[in-house]
Amino acid sequence: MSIPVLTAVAWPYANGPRHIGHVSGFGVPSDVFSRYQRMAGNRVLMVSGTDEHGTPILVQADKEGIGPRELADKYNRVIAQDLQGLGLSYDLFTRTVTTNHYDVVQQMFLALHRNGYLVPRTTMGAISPSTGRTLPDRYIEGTCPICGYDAARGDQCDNCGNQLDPTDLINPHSRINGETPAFVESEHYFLDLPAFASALGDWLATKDTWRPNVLKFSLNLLDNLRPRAITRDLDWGVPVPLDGWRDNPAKKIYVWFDAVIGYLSASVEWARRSGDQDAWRQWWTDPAAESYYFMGKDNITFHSQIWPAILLGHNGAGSRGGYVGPYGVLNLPTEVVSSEYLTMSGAKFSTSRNKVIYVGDFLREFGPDTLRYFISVAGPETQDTDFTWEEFVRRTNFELANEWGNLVNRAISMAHRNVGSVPPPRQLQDADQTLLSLSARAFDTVGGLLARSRFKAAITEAMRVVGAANKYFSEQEPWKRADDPQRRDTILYTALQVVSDANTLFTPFLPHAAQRVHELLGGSGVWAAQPELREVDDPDGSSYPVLTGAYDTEQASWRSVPIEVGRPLDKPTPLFAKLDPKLADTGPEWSPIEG
RNA sequence: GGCGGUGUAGCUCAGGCGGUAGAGCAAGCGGCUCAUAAUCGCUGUGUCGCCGGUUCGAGUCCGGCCACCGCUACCA
Repeated sequence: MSIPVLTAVAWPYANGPRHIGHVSGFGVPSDVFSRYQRMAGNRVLMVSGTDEHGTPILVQADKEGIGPRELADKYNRVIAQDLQGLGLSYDLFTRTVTTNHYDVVQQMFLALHRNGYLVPRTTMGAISPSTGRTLPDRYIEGTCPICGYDAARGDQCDNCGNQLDPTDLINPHSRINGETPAFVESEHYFLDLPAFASALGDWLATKDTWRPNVLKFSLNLLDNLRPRAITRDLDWGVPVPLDGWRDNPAKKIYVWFDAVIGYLSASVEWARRSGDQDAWRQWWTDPAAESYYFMGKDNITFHSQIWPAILLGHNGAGSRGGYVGPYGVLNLPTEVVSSEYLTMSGAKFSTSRNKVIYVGDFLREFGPDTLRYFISVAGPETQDTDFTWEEFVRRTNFELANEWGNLVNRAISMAHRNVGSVPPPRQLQDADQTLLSLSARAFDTVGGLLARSRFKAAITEAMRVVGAANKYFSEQEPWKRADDPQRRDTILYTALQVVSDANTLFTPFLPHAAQRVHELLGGSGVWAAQPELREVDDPDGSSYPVLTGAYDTEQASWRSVPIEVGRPLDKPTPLFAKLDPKLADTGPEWSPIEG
């Protein structure tokens, strides 16, 4: 039974390169999940892109002395390359500055507006006098009127913890350029979230399989729903598609409203590029389709509240009713899969304090699968977890290289030297059958865990097969069977079959290594497909890179495949290089361990 | 302030529905030598943050407290 599975991956923000904490939240988990679903025979559509609007882009662009579009172009490319290097198998990784995205966002805005879920309001807000742009509260700094702390932010004082209004601050000034903000009245559109409270509650009530922390957090949000502004006084963003607003250079749609719509717009773009304009619909309007959204915990609000509200508004399914919008009745998320945070030596990653490990630096030195393994086995799945170089070295050297890499090596090199090919089995003994059935059963165990996004438990279960196989070697001692080649060959056959099974089990986690093991076992062709970076054109005349891939060409499927007796085996080379143990103490030179 | 999370062996962490605590690493001893000096077996340790409650019995449920982390909606 093949079902359509939408893997919706949070959109990395393009104001700089992404660090390994970012990809531990949205990246690796979503790819492991998607690869498993494809192997299990489901039709996967995995989409995302860079999120390129909003104030932080403008701030960074000013800092680098370039325009926002140039900045977005620059980091879109950097991020796309990093994600490709990690082997994240997007069907389409695009961006939010495309003509298509603008169009879909405006269609959604109009559908909600038509149904009465967008209401105009006049608010008092801070702007930068020199640029006319909205100045978010957090960019305003001043003296706290309560405790006198001189670096209080506009929304909260970090010293005394009190919530503030930026107008309360004594001597307020912009953190961006130091100027005094102006407080002016401005008209904005608000998303009428209270109109969706009942529908959101009904929807969440069915979600008893979500991670408990995510569900609880989401349910709590319902108690405090207020209309939320979805436009801004900015000159960078998607234009508001209404008369009197459309051509106003100072009013744009709020970046969060536009970013979450990216899941839909990227699906539409993918369909157009695939040659079938309507192909996206099977993941969005088929009630049997499932959709899984992957992100870090700071994103839960936008995926369990705002995005479902937008979908409901488009469907005319809030308390005001309304018409079904132009895209048809769109599915709400099946599950919001949120990760916690990866910390670095006990503290949050911080670009400003240089406490950061960028994906690009990491990949250049260590390659993708060691990071994928670490995040899968020790990542922040249900609680914050710590990245340390010591732990990374230990996981890589002892678990990946010694246990798994060495198992592959010892099995294949023994078969190579003694037989030169996959030997035929003779009479299987109990020990052989026990091991074979252990690895065969692991497909159900590991697959079940993967389907529920229990990645740590899943890879630990897969690792158990490796442990059992190493133990089998010690007990069966094939190297002592020179006098009984038939028994020796049966042991080697059994070991090779289990190596093949374990490799299949590891494929979603370690796709690059899996391809190599496939070849070491004498296989050819694509075992695990990788994303490719392709330059495409936009109707506006610009071009940009996208990630996409021919994942239907891969051979890996989620079952034990009998190995082919007689297939020639070459002398293997190690699967994983061991890291210098000194790294555990010092870190790499580009991310030294302090003290 | 509000909301959420975390606090379990030296370290990193597992422990749906309550029954006198588990895994890996690190340490010690032994086996094996096919394999990236890889691997296999054996050996310990814990007031399960603190206080109280419910129960025949509580890391596991309830109340309170402490510590740390995150979020708090114009920060994506």
